[in-house]
Amino acid sequence: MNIYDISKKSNVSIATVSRVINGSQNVSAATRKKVLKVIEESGYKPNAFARGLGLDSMKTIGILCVNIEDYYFSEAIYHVVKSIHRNGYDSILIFTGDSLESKSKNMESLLSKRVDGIVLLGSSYVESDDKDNDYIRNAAKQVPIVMMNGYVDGENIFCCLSDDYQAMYDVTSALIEKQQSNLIYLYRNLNYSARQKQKGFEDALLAHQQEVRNYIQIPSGNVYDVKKALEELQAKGIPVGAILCADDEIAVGALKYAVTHNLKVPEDISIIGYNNSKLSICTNPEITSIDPNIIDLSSLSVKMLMDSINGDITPKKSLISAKLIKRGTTH
Amino acid sequence: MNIYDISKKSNVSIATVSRVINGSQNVSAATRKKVLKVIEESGYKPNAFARGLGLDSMKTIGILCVNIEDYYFSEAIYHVVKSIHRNGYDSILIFTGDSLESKSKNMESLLSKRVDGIVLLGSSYVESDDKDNDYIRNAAKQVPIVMMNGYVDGENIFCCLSDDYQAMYDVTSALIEKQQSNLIYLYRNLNYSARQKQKGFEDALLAHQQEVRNYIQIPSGNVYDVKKALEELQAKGIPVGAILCADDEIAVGALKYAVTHNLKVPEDISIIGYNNSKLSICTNPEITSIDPNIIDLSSLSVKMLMDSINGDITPKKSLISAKLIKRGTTH
DNA sequence: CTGTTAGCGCTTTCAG
DNA sequence: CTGAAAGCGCTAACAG
Repeated sequence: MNIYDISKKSNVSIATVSRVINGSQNVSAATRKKVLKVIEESGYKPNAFARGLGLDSMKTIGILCVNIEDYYFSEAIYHVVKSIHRNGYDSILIFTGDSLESKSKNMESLLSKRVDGIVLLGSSYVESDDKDNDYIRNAAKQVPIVMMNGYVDGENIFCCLSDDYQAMYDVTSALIEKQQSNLIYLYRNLNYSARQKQKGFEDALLAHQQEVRNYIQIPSGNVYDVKKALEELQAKGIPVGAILCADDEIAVGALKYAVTHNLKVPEDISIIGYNNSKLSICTNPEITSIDPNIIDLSSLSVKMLMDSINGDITPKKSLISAKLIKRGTTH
Repeated sequence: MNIYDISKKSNVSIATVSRVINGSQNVSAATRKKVLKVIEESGYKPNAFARGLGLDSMKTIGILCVNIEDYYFSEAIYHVVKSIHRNGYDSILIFTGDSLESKSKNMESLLSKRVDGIVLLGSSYVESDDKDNDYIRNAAKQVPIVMMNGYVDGENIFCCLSDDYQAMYDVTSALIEKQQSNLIYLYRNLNYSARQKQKGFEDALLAHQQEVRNYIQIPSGNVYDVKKALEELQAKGIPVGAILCADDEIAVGALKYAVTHNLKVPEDISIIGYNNSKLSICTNPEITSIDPNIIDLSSLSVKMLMDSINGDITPKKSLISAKLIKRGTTH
């Protein structure tokens, strides 16, 4: 069942059928009605591939995401996909893992599927050696790319970021100004976002003449590994007054450590998570967390991509500010 | 840059280029090498639309998911998408929301994009009035459909389910046999899965001559709403000895209730979650939860779809058994 | 307002 | 082993 069948059954040319399908104004009401009736009765659906071939677009956006280690990504995917759909596009989702080779290969794959744009979801798409980001710059020669929570400079690359640096700077400063000392920063990996957070933390310490030290990486991000890492710190006799975490799961681990060792929270020790995910309200006390405003971030990212696709002017970089949600693990 | 360009540059016909691209055996080693070299040098990528038009397939699977209210869905999406990718297909992901109209419309949309198969992710794709499932049966006339954690009878529909009934029956029975009484079941909505759980719960009570009552629905599934619901129960003087929950978030709410009211867990009250998500290890004590084995469920679902696409024999229905993960909220 | 026709880029017979 | 040519179903420019 194709456009020729419809054209025969309704005694008009395929061009007219095509016009009806695409809602063109240049069709008389009578003809339109007649054709529509035939289409309806025969249950005809246009072939998307043929249309795609002609228009060189199937109205599809590719989304690359490393994984969903952190629930943050799940939520981001949800909002991004919904937002794309609202714009009349579909989403092809691919999980690439963290290897550069896989990222690059899957980018190619999206390109060969002729997507109309690409979303790089999460900070892990910024390689620390900027040369390694060339695969992004090359891809951007074909379609616009928006990096959600990452920044790479290049033509046709648009970046939408949560202002992690500022959020972390502010929170750290506030803590210090409340006479909190012995702050430490816990992170999972040093992707772009985590580096921004660390820098905010560090700069705040420097600005308040505090010693800068004690970043601890917990690669798994696992609750028990976090606990273990803190116990090792304790064993070394290193005092800990406040723990700032790169995500909520780490914060949960920190709290588990505190509770296990009968430390009073927040009296003996303060804990601050990041992402304001559901995890932060599961614990007792509930965890103070920084909300990166993921819905806005997602919507804006997609908006930037759409603007670029539609040829509207689009900023190279947008920042969304994060805000602190105070709960039981801080004063 | 298309197949004609390559054909010219390498002095062969487009047919030969096509053969090289598709790894056909009917090409001499020398010709293959020559063509491959040109392709390499020119960075040529076949046009997926044109190929799709000819083959009537772009090797794409559509995934419909209601939302990610429960993190369970996030994980399912992750594993399903990865598994599809491993099979050489791409995934188009759409969030439909819970309305029948939207589900049906988006199903149409997938069909018109000529996907090779469809995954219906989650129990919410089973409408309680079976006539409402006709849109699934109709779609299945075009492409195979696999329902992950749902069951609808129909040609070309394959169902892959977690054995929620049995898991709940077993857990409830074990509880009763340990002299636990006053069991209640908390759920978010009565989708297929939640109904199976409820039935397992109910049958176990009946089998042990216990009174069947106290199902409570908390539509939001929200931690605080769960707590409130339990407080209302308490106010009514209804005793609660054990709480079985349809998901972990509800269990977290139940635990929050217990902790707030200084009930000893598990001495005064037992709590069992469902899904064995990260949420279950955030709390103190950590939550005993039923693990639906989501990785296996995802892989098997995709395998069934692939088998069906490839014309291999495929069972109409497969069950994956769940297992109890004991933690601190039960004896 | 409507019809004719030339692509879009690839796969796949069919000949040779 | 290789090439010529006929589609696949649709859009859009052009002619009327």
